[in-house]
Amino acid sequence: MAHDDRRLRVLRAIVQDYVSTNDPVGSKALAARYDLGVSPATIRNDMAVLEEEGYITQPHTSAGRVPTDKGYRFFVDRLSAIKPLSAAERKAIEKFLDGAVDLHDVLGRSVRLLAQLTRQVAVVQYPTLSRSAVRHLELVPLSTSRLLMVLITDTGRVEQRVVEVPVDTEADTVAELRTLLNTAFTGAKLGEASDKVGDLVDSAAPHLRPLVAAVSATLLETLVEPSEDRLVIGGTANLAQGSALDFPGTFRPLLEALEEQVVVLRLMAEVGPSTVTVSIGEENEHEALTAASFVSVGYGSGDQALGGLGVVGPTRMDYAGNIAAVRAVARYVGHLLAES
Amino acid sequence: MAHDDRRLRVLRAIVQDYVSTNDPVGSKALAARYDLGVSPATIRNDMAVLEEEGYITQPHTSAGRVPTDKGYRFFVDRLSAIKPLSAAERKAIEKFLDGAVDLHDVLGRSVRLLAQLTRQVAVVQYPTLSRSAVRHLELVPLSTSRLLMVLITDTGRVEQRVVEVPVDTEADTVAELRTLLNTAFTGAKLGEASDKVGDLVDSAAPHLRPLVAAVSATLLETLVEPSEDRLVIGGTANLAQGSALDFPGTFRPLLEALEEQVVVLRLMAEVGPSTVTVSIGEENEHEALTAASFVSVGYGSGDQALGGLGVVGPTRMDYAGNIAAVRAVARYVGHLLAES
DNA sequence: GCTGGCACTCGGTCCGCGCGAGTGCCAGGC
DNA sequence: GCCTGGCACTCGCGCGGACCGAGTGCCAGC
Repeated sequence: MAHDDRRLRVLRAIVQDYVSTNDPVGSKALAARYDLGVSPATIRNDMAVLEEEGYITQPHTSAGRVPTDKGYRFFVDRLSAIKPLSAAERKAIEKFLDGAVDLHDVLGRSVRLLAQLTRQVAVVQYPTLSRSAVRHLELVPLSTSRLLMVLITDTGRVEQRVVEVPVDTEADTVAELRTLLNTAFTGAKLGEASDKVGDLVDSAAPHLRPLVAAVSATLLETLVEPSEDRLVIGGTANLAQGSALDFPGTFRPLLEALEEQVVVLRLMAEVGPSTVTVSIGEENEHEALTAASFVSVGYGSGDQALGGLGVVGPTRMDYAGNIAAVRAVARYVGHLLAES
Repeated sequence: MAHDDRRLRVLRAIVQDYVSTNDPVGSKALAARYDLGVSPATIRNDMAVLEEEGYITQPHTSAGRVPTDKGYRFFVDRLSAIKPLSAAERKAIEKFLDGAVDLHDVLGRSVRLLAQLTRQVAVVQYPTLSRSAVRHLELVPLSTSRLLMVLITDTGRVEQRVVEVPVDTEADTVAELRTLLNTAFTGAKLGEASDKVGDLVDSAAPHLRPLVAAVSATLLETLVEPSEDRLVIGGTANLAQGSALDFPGTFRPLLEALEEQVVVLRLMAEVGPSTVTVSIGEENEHEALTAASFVSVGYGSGDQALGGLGVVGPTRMDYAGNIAAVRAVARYVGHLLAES
């Protein structure tokens, strides 16, 4: 019906207006600013229906309407066209990310870029170790009974661990061990490394066995440790602006949750590449995020995302713009990682 | 004179009271809470003098007094005994930092620990590259014309760079190169590496020269890049509590300055090991920090600090406690790095 | 089914006032 | 000479009431 169609347009207008002005929006302002073709009175009727259906709400009796989480959800689901970034923005992305010198640098720049583009808090996850492949495994003797194991992945991550080896070890043995391990692991996905370990130990020369076992054990530990997934956060200053209005009380819990990382990592765990996920307000399980929205996407060229990135902000955010920015940055990061 | 002595005690009491209550402190409260042995009227006279000398000020006519930056400075300079941490706190530090698995982990834990102990924003600097020594230099061929150089330092930092080599290179040559570079650089301070490069190139076998030059150049670049010094920040949530009173307007600029890192790094550049530096309010050059104080110290066992760490908070902070915490954590971090 | 009109609601803001904490000063006492 | 108690004064803060205006819901008319 033309009826329903107009109501959708009203909802959309309410969201847009509220997002840009941060004031509850009334029927009159709506009629004036958006070309809805009907009078304020009609809009009021539509708004009454929208409110009954739970898409909008009034902060108090004599105020305008504000979208609910459900309203934002509806709005986001009907976002027909993602507005593409402007040429200037594309240029900015390129300029910002080119010249990055290593993984740390790429992700650091990405997070700053994303924070700047969206004016929200940006989060970028390091490529998940278990989905990365071994590029090289280096062993540096620290003493006769301790080795430094350095793992270098094809995504550019470098992890180091000290391995206590059960027997005294000489330089030649270390070299043998290094060759053996690299032959076995180079090119292999870390997620599948555990399968190889058993055979590798069995087939190794006897004098190497305990060493292979020790190093392999450390390698596998690395994959389950909390440091497996790391996070870079930036633009937290963006929380401290209009936010007194956006977040109830202070935004302290939100900052705490972000620093905690676990919460965000859990959200990230679900993202797939190329499909942007939007999680709105109460949809977030963690309490500190119930007033926030999270826009995220995976990056990486394959079918499985290497990691995720996204932005966190008030539910009252520019979803279209943020989705576009997040997607663009993810694509670019994916390219950069594939190159190196 | 007994006169001056009492005034000092009055100032000290004002600082302590204001720090703990966050209310301008009046003569009566002072007389009641601190055993100064004189009546409020006398204290009023002392306060008038202290105000004239610029150590304290009144927010408005009929309010109590608040310490000025100068007052805090005086207070800090006369901090006779740094109160040692409680046994429980020492235990907590140990428990928190032990079990750290690599440098990233050590610093991440330190920053969380420091933020928790002081309830301020904590910053920890990665060990400066140029003051670290080479533990190992690894080269991984990416293609015949590109090498991945991985630098591992004795402080646990790992840096990686892609080196474009001028000539096609085979595995044997890379091995030769690796041996050569490690023989030359292992154990050397990176700050002194540039001295060695010239000789090294000259003395190398002809077919290795361009390679040595290329890798060395990249190595030296690593030392001047902005990534030379890195920073971990934590506890920003601590800004968002009583802080509406502590920072004029919002603390947005402060958060921005912290994320910018440069400002903090400049402050850190001056710290020496074992001497805690306190920078109060207007003493900080950067505008965003003029309402904040910065307590910092270098860590590292030698005479030159490997890096710095500290806390940032409102000028109204517990200087004695924060100095103690910062010092204790720095000492512990120093030990941990020396061990590995 | 849309529109203009109208009465009503209610949060935000402004104003005026009283309270009380805190001060400076002064005269008197150890 | 320095400390003390007393006293008059100042001024920010909090409270309550009144006003204002944006916005609503409803209704009669087109």
